[in-house]
Order: sequence, then structure tokens, then C-alpha cells
Amino acid sequence: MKDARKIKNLLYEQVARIGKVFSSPKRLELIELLCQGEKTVETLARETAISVKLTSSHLRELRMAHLVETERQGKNIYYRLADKSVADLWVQIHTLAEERLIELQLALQKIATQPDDLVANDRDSLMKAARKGEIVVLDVRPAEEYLNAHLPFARSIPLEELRLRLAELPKDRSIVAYCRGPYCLLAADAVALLKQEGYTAIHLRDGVAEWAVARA
Amino acid sequence: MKDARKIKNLLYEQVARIGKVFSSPKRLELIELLCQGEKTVETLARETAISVKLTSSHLRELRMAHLVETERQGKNIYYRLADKSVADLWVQIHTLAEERLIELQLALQKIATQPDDLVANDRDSLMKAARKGEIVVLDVRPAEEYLNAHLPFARSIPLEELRLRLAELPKDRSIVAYCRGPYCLLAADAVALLKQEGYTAIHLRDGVAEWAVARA
DNA sequence: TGCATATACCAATTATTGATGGATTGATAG
DNA sequence: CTATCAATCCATCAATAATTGGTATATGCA
Repeated sequence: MKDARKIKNLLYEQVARIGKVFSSPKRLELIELLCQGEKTVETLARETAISVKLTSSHLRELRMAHLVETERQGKNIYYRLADKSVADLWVQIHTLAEERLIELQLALQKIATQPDDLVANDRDSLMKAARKGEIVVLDVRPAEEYLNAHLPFARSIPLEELRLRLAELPKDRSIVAYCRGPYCLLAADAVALLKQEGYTAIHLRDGVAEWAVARA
Repeated sequence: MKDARKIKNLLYEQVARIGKVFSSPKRLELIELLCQGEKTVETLARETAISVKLTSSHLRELRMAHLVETERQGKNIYYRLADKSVADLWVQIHTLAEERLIELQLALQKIATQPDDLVANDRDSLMKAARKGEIVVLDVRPAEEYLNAHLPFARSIPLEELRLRLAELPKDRSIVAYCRGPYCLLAADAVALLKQEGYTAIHLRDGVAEWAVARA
């Protein structure tokens, strides 16, 4: 039955194609960005600080594993995740990594806003408060990403514009800021700025992908 | 802010450590086996037909990613998954692979028992029938794996013993056979044998890990 | 104590992947 | 129909991973 082994190996090899995609830090960063919505190669390259050529070749691997789709719009080529389940897998993997790798936990603590961030079990009470208007949920990602998808009741002020638009935010209620997920620094920066300006600000680690998985 | 990039890369690198584990077919096979319960290096090597040394070195990588734990019992060292969520991730990854990779779908069809296997949405009705005793759910994995965990209402007859113990099975009810999951050939073989002997037999692709994820 | 067994560790070899520079394709604007 | 911009393809080199053989360590047993 050597035939059986050959067929089995074939199956595992196929699955490993998917695993391989998630085995490179650069590709993970690209996937996280693609979880925020479709983007051009150039945009992805700029936001990850990876050269366009290298970005392109990593995207090629995502494409060959059928995890992303492309669409040409004029001069640009837009990449998007082929399915929501790709985002789900990214969330699952980084969540497992956070559970199992002490090094990652330590590194995350460093970027945590001083006291402590909002964590998983607060999600229900957070939504309740947001619904009642007791807190402001603030999306500090670029506007297009907010338009593509955002947390319920969230308001959009991109980090870049935050300093100029501070007046839009109330000082008598807590501001809960979020961005692309736990590895994105936008929300942490926003919280730092808000606190400095006398606001009550809290960092929510979830991005829309994490939120969606938690809701499921 | 070059510092920010450095810290971000560190985070993605950590997550990539987990991804890397799932990027090798051999390691995937080992993980699938470990989903069935704890096993010694030798057992894992034998059941995967991988040399002991190579098995040991792959297991070392699993250990360094904190995805497995070891325990010495006399001469042997037993490996087990460090957490249920590792099994969940394996299920998620191979499920995504099956959704996205046509090559994998085709390869799976080849090992499918002729008409078609039981699929996802049958799970509820399957359990109902099993509860009422209208069908027999048959676990054809080695006995230890059954003892470690098995589907509700399942009965154990390891494939090796099946031919000798046919008399224990009824001919007037359907036998639903399952094994370690969709890449394991035990259940397919069992179904072939049962059909040949005049039984009504159906192949259930789920293993305990897949079942557990579907229940969640 | 010494030997056998199970497994880990180390070194060397080959295969695969990641990264970079140069040339190429496809589309738009003039 | 040429220039330009976005993105890919290709060739190359460096880095990393997989595999194998040899050796070391720990346990149990005589």
C-alpha cells in the first residue's frame, strides 16, 4: 500500500500550502492590512514599508494559494481577501500565538497603553455602553477602511486628522479607540494623544476581524 | 519612528513561528495524530512512516513553538498537544485549504467512497439517528484513541480487528464509520470492507477534532 | 555496574525561500 | 505612438529549512 502514503502526502502538502502563507512575517502583515479592505500593491507596500517588488512577490504567493483575488482598475491592481474565512484564520492564528508564546505576550505589553487595555470579556458591556451613548467608540484607521467595515456605533477620525478634530470629541465620556487589531499602533498613538489632551481614553485591541470572530 | 517598525516586525515574527509549524506536510501529519491523543515519538514515527530521527526533530519544532508538551513515562517520552486550540487551528487550516484549493478537493474525491460521503449539514440528523439507535456510529481507530475521546454514541472496532468482529454489527441498520479525519484512510477502508460483506456503510469524514469545532 | 532502548543533540548536505536589481507588460494620458 | 506609471516576471545571491548519519543522554533491567 505505498500508494496510500503517496495520496496522503499529497493531501498534507496541499494543506501545507496554506500554512506556508502564514509562515512569513511580511505576508502576515499584508494579510492583516487586507483584512481592512481591498488595496493596491502600492498602498500595501507603503503601509508595510516593504519594497513594491517584494510586496508584489509576496502577494503572488497569496494569490497562488487562492487566498486573495485581484482586480484591475485602470492602472492599479486591487488585492482583496478571497473569502472572509481567510481573515478568520489570521485571527485564529494570532490568537493562538498570543496564548502560547510568552515572548509575544511580553512584546504586546510593551505597546499596551499604561494601565491595561480592554480585553475579551468586556465586549458585551462595551457594546451596551456604546449603544446607550455612554462611551464613544472611535475608529482611527484611514477613512476608506472605516467605510469598508467598522465596529457598531463607531465614529471615524483617522489618526492623522485627530489633532485637528479633537473638538468633535466629548470630554465627559470615555473614548474607546481601536484600529486594525492588536499589532497596529494607530489606536495606541491615538490614546496617548487623547490622554495628553485631557480626555479619558481607552485602547481596544480588537480590529474588525477580531470583533467578527468573537461575535461568531 | 523606526522604532515602531522594529516592534511591529517583532510581533509578526512571533506569529509567524506558529504559521511555520503548519507549513510542513510532515508536521501537519504529526499534529493530526496528536489530535487523537498523546503518543510516543516511536508511535508517531511508525504511524506516519517517518524516520524516528526526523520525527524527533519535527516534534522539537512543535515544542519550541509551545504547541506541544512532553512527559516522560519510563523509557518513553509522550507528546501531547499543549492546548485544545491547537487542534482547533489544525481543523481551521485544513478546512480553509479544502475550501480554497481545487487540487485538494479533487484529491479528496479520489479517496471518497463511491456515492458520496456524509457532509457537514448532516451532523444534527446523524446525532439524532445515533441517539435513537437507528444507525451505528463506528470508530475504527486504534482502541487507545477511542478511549481518549470519541464521538457521542460511537462504538469502537479498530480497523485491524474489523474482519474478525463483523458479527458484532447489525445488517439491518446503516453503519457510519469515522476515523481521524478527512485525510485518514482507515474509515474509507472500513467502509469498503463492510460493503463487500453486505453491510450498509457510510463514510463520515469528521474526526473528533472536526466534530468538536463544528459543535462549538 | 553494564547493556539495551528511547530519544535528543550536533554536524554536514541538499533543497527551498527571501530579497534585490534589471528587464518587461498593460494601461492611461498627452 | 510615445512617455509614464503600476505591477509583474526573471535571474541571482544569501539565508533558512529538511533530511540524514553519527554521537550523547537518560532510563530501566540484568
